[in-house]
Amino acid sequence: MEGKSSRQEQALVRREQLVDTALALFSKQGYDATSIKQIAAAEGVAVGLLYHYFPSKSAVMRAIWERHSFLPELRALLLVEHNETAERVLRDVAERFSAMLAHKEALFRLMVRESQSNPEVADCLHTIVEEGIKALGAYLERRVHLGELRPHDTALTARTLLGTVLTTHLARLPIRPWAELVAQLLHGISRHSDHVRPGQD
Amino acid sequence: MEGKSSRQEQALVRREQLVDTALALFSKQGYDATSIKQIAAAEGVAVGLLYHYFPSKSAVMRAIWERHSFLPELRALLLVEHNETAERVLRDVAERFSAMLAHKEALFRLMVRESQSNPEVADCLHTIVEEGIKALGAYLERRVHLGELRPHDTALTARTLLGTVLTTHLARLPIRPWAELVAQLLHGISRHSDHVRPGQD
Amino acid sequence: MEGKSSRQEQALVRREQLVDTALALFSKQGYDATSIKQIAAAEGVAVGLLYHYFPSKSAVMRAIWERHSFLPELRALLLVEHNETAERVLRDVAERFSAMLAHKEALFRLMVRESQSNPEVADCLHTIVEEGIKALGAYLERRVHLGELRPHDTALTARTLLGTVLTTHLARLPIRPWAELVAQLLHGISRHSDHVRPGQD
Amino acid sequence: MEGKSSRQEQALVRREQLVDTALALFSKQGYDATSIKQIAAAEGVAVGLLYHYFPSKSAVMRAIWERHSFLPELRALLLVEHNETAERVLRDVAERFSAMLAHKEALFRLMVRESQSNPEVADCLHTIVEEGIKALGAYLERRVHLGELRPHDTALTARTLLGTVLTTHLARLPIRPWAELVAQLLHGISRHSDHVRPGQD
DNA sequence: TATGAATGAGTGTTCATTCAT
DNA sequence: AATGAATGAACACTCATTCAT
Repeated sequence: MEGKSSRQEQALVRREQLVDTALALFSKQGYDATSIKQIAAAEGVAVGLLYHYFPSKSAVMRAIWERHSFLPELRALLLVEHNETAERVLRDVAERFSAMLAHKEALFRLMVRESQSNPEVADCLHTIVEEGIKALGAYLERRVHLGELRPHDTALTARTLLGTVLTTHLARLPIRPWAELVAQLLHGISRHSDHVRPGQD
Repeated sequence: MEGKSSRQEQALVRREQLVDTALALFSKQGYDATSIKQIAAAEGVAVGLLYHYFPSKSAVMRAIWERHSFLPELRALLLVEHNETAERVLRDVAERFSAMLAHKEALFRLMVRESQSNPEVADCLHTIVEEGIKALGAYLERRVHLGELRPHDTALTARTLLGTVLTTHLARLPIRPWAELVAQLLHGISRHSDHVRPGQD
Repeated sequence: MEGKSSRQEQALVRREQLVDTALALFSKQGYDATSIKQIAAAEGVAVGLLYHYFPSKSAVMRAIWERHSFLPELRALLLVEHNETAERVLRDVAERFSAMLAHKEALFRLMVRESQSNPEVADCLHTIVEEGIKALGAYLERRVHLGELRPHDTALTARTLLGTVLTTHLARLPIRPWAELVAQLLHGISRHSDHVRPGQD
Repeated sequence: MEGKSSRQEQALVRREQLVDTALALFSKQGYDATSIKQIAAAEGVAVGLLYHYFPSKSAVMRAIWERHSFLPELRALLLVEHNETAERVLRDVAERFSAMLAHKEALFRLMVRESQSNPEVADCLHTIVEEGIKALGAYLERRVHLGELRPHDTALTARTLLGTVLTTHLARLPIRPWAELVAQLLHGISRHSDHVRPGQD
């Protein structure tokens, strides 16, 4: 089981350390404002070594996306039990999504930042968002069929839940317990919320 | 008697054109990735002329903020009539906020982008968000006292409305009619939304 | 006697002021490190106006030399009464040369500085020095013929006197009463020195 | 066993060559009028390499001072044998000082030039001059106590000797045998001067 | 694996100079 | 006489990248 020599292991470890160091710097200063020299210095190695592990600066960026992709984590997070109540599922998703954003803050900020100019990153972010909305929307659709929820624009609800959590982290607003958000989404804030809503058929 | 010679006027016009050109480029490529040379070339003037109007590259950025500040527009947008119904006011705010983001997309993207590394911009964005939440929250509070809305976390509702609109624009999702979002927020999506909601007192 | 219109007069005055301002700045910072913009700003006028009075930056430098030439002053200073005693003449020359250096310090420093790289200035300085040595040497030669001084290398004595005063100003050493220097020099070249000096015939 | 790889050695050699090249150019044209590009071209290397060895242009200047300091050489030159006669010591000092100025002409001219605007360099030059005067003055003082010389302003004599040599080099005057200067100075300060000098007590 | 010397195009910025007003 | 908008080459300095060791 020890399959790897310590040389190989060490090399892999170093590569991962370089990726992490680069992520931290890119996230704080931006990709353009971070130099290869800075990354090497932060890691305590010579500039040339970076080019031993990565063919270029943009390859370091790509390695970041590969190593720290949002998608698997997000997918796992959205694999909800369709038999659980909406309240529980929505609260769970909100809290886990929030926790993920907090945990991967550097990556998240880097993505938001670079997606404005890098189309590849923009696509990646777009996919993530759409997939999240689709998965959560599909679950909500099922709860509608089961009669727990009214017929409604489920994609919009998913967008509202995920978007609110995301905006909160992006703007560094205080993180409140997400149960309250879920409650508002489920039951509304109108005093007479039971009657037929106008503008919806 | 109009006080300005055509020479002075022309200079002011050129200054404003430079600011706009810089905004467009900064927004598309980012501040760091945009060179002074590019801005000058896009405007069809020599590099040195930029330094005749602005003492440095960062001063161009500052001129952008001064010329295109979000705040006044946002404040005007939040000066709502407190006697109007919540449905109408929320829909109005959502639509006008959405229109503003569409109209000032370049500036908005630049702010989001640079706020990640420029603390000054981050502060500015933070102020805008908090002010928006506060103003909209105050209105909602009043509707609660008037009995139109249930007692609830009004700041959270404001955050949800504005955050959802913002995320939609940020992620370039299709812009739906915002009335549906307002309806969901007001009345919820639960079939039995009339009874007392658990977890809220 | 009013021969000049006030416009012409004013223009001449402004020209002279510009030359003086330039001299002050060149002397303090050096010719290369001083910009046209700085000179204009120090005078409170627009850059273009400098080019109304002078065709180029180097022309400003030339105007300085023309306006503030050392030579006439130095020549006047060396027009000594050959019948006066050496002690009196040498003391007079030393004190007046020292006073001149103090009075025209800015010009003097500029000359020393620029003579290192500008051959024209170097020539000018060279001429001044040689002329000074020649004139003072001629006077000393006469005092030798009159029997007041021993036969000696009068050019060397002149060089010593002028060089010592010059070095003192250049190095910003304290200015002592120059009589003492003259006394020291004098009694080494006086006929009535104690005995025949070795190494001189 | 010699500790240094040829790579390291070569790097050190290159650094020193760059310093020397910079000294030659600075001395001829002045610090401000010499560009980094010129230095690199004169050495036949790329511009960037200069910044591999020095963090800035001014650091190149500092490296020049460190590598070619006058002080040690001047101090060695002033470590005279107090038992030797004044004639011999003064002649020795004058000749060795003159030789030093000839040998380090580039550095000497650079110092004089830049001391006019760079206070750090001015201080350095001032220290050198004062130290020289003090050391030579102390020696003369001793010869006074031994009765070889009359009581006199020894600092002034030192200033005269060093200043005359210095001025000669600065003004590119012909270098004469310094014995003659010493002879002139000496017989003005010898005890066996013919009579009490007026103006000194 | 790891170094750092070396490159040259690029950056933001300053400059002397011109010229329409 | 006086302004300041406009130019474009030059400046000090940084960068991603290469490669001999």
